[in-house]
Amino acid sequence: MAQLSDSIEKFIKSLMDEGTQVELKRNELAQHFNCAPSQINYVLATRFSIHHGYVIESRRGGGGYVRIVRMCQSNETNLLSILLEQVGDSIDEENAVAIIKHVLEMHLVTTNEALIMRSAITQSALGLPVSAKNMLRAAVLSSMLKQVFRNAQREDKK
Amino acid sequence: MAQLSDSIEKFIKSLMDEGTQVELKRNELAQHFNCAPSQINYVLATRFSIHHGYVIESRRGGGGYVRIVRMCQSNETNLLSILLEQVGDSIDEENAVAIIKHVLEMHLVTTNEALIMRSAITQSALGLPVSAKNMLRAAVLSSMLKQVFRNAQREDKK
DNA sequence: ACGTATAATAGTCAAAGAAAGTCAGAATAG
DNA sequence: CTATTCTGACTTTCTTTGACTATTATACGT
Repeated sequence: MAQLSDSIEKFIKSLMDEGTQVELKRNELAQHFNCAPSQINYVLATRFSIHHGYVIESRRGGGGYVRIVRMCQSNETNLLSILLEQVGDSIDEENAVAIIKHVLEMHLVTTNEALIMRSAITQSALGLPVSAKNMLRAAVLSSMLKQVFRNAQREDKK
Repeated sequence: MAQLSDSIEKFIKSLMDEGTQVELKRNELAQHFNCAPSQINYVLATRFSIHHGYVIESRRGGGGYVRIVRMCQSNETNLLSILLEQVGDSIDEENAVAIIKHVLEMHLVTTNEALIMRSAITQSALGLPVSAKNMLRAAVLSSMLKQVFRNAQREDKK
């Protein structure tokens, strides 16, 4: 049940807690979870990607490490342009979901709003006989993100 | 003998009991009833469809699951199917906006949520063929409506 | 000091494994 | 006979592992 990848994800997030970054040994962590070291890379790739709002730094060799840094944006206008750039004019579902998760974790949207956004870009929502699904998704997601940030500014003004 | 499908349906409903959702392993359940796993899909499709007021979420691969979420009571289920019918598989922007306004006025969504939904289905949220646009809009709106009504249920429980 | 071998790390990728989904057609209830 | 129910073969998606590669630090011989 408790999927290995999920546990590792939770573990890393708990390590990070309120801090903005955490450093760890890939092999130690793998040992702790009794799994192949490359499993850690899988978790990082699928749960701590740039789209999720994280950056990974690492170093090999003796005293090597993996550092996971949660990006914290200076200002929201900036974040918006970064996100829009990430969306581009074509994006697959996985990365789109990651971005939505990201704005959720940054409390720019509520859980409900995130769910609605997610439902709008789901495979099934775009699953009609249209070939360029990723392009449509990018367009829809961009549009929603702009809306979200428009709201965010209003919130700020309060 | 009571149909297999009926037994499975009852079993799932008993699992759900007072709760609003239940999570299960497709294969385990199939094993329990000594039937083909795809039988479960059949039951879900014929007894737990959106028209019955349920939403299915699932995940494949290791640690996969099937989650069955009961949305809203008859009143709202009814409204949802009416709205979905209005949406159909093609809808223009004006009518889509009207529907969103409607759910807003019924306090099924917040102002923010309505704005996000609107941003997802505007003209600008798409740059290509107009006819296909209406179809896409219908698909996206339907998907979001289903999400909204699922939330409605959660809110109710609180 | 200097370069080189060795050990200690981390990364990549493809293949195996573990679920769940789909769909056409067989079986069966009414 | 017809509509519903079941099944099985095949597909898709997600996870886990292992073998191989790449990089860095340290120890060692000169």
